[in-house]
This record gives sequence, structure tokens and C-alpha cells, in this order.
Amino acid sequence: MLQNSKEKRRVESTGEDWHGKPLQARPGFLIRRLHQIHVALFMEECAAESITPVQYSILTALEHMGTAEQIALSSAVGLDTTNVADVLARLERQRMVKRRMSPRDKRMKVVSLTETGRALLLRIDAGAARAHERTLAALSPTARARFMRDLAHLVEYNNDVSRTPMGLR
Amino acid sequence: MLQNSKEKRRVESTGEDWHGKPLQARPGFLIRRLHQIHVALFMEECAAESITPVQYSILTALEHMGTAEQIALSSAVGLDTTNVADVLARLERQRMVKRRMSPRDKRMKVVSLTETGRALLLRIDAGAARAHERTLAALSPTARARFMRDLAHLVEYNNDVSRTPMGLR
DNA sequence: GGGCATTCGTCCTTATACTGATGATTGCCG
DNA sequence: CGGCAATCATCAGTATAAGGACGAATGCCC
Repeated sequence: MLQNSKEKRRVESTGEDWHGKPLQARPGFLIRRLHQIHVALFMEECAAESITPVQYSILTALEHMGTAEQIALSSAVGLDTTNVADVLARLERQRMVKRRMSPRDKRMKVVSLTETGRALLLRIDAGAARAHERTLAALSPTARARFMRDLAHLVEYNNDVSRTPMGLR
Repeated sequence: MLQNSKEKRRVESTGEDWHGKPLQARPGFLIRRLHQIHVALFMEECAAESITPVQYSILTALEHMGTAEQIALSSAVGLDTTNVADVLARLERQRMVKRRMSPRDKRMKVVSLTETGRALLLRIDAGAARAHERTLAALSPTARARFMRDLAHLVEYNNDVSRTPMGLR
């Protein structure tokens, strides 16, 4: 059932007794809560423009890639293709993004930022930065850096979990 | 707009340049991904029973509290009351949970575990534990403990962000 | 070059999550 | 005791997220 290319070591039971512990001691619970909190902070800081963290991720990825097929975007932001299509439809409705059929491969759609989208990114930047900083504000700069390193490590290690086609790169 | 009882210090701009950095260097992105990953691992480990992490959280909270009004559950698991009602409706449909009007206060509903729900919790325990351990598997035991401490600290610090009525206690 | 597995986008369904609004009930204050 | 603000659950609406299925297009293999 595992069989990843990386061939993970078996998770040997550390005998950790999650059952007895309160929710607050469980990784899954805390991660969900922190995610919730960051989204709330982001929405608060960016209330002026109506944009969500995921939309921001997609716009940012698009800015870096210049132009991309939906499947590439899906891989870049770690989202299901279904979900990417969904978010892109909303972004297109708001004129942040353009989609055209690829002339090379008629199965694909090529996505690119519009001027409106590029302008939005610039307006959003400061708010997004504040949201990120407030999310980590409780930690000292040292602890913050360490936490980010661990976080990146955890994500990279299990990067191929979930539907994301080729895993995230 | 902030004005929490705690009176947070202003987030002084550390001048962090998130804009130039790739998504992988942004806290929000990594937190979302890790959440995604944990959910996927949980679903994989608990595929036998059809249950989600949030449903598991609610059942667990209910087990600890014995019996509770929806508003108390909402506070315990850090979810919107709307959302709690939603999840409870699904759990009730699967006979995991009972809801009755409170005789004391006819606005409230009292929720409790059924035998089916209690049995499910026992069956799920090992899988949930494996999911939690796999989520953190990339870190050494030392780093894992430190990461959990930081995570708890971050959540506790911003606990009152989001709609959750009284904040989580 | 004709079949056929693969790929890409989309549709349908289900489950979190939050906001805003509403209806029922309660407790409090005069 | 009569009104009125606050509380609790719910409803409607929107946005992530994933799974399953499907049609169109592609490319590869014989």
C-alpha cells in the first residue's frame, strides 16, 4: 500500500499513546488549527481585495512560471487538477487570469496572468507578508527559522502523498 | 481591528521579502501542504472505516466530555458552530452520535456518543496513531518533540483568531 | 496507419470551513 | 411581568479539497 519510489522505512510503532492525550497534543489537530489560523490572518490582512490564500498561491506560481498548463500549475501548488480548474475558473471570472487552448496540444489549456492579476499581486504583497509574519510571531527569530526548516523537511518527505499527479517538485 | 484581550504586539516588519521567494519558503504554503498530507495519511490508514480527521476529532472530544452541547464541542475542536452542526449531522446519519434537545435550555442540543461511535473509536485508534507518526516521521525524536512544542505555542498564541466563539480552551 | 493506452481537462458527488442572516429561546432589567 | 438584548442552532451561499468517471486528443507500437 505504500510502495513509493522512495521506499519509506516502515513506521515502527513508537508506542505513542495518542488515545489518552488531549486533542492539543496531536499533530493532526494542531496542524489543522494552524492552517485555519493562517487562513484567517491572511483574509484579515487582505480583506481589501477579495482573494484567498490558494488563489494567491496560484497567482504567485503563475508569475514565476510566466505561462503554464493547468497540470503544471497543479504540480507547482500541490493541488488536485480538479481543484486547480475550480480556482482558475474563479480567477478568470475576476479577470485575473487568461486561459487559451494550447495550439500544440489541444487537450491542454495555457494559463497566464493578466495585467489585472499582476497589479493585484503587487497590491496584496504587504498584507500577505504581514499574515505570514503574524502566523509565526509567537516564535523567536531562531525558533522561527528552525520551525520553517522542519516544516519544509516534513512536507518534502511526504511530498508524494495525496492525489497531486507527479508529486510536487 | 486587532484588539484582542491579549493585546498583541504590533508585528514590526522584519522586512522579510516573501515576494522574491518560492512558494516552498512561505509558512502559509507549507502549513497548507502539511495539513493536506496529514489528511491523506489519515484517510489511507483509516480507509477501512469511512471517517475523516475532523469527525475523529469530534468523536474524541465527545469521549472526553461524555456529553456536550454543540457550542461546547465547537470550542473544544476549534470549529465554527455551523461546521460542527454539519459534521454532527453526518455522524448522526451513521449512528455514531445522538442528539437530543436539552431539557434545561430548549435552544441547545445535547450530543453524546453511541455504542457504535465508541466502538469505532477503538477500531480507529491504531490507524490514527500510525497517521500521526507518519506525518512526523521525517524528524528525529528530539526534533519531533521540539516541533510539537513550537506548533502548540503558535496555535495557542493565535487561538482567538477565526470565528470560534470563545477561542479554544 | 490503425488501434489503443495515456494524458488532460471537466463533471458529479462528498466533506471541510467560514460569513451573514434568521428563528427560537432565554435571562435580565426595569 | 413585559420587553429586549444576547445566545444557540440552523439556513443559504461561497471557497477549498479529494475521488470517480468520462470525452477528447495524443502518441506510440505493431
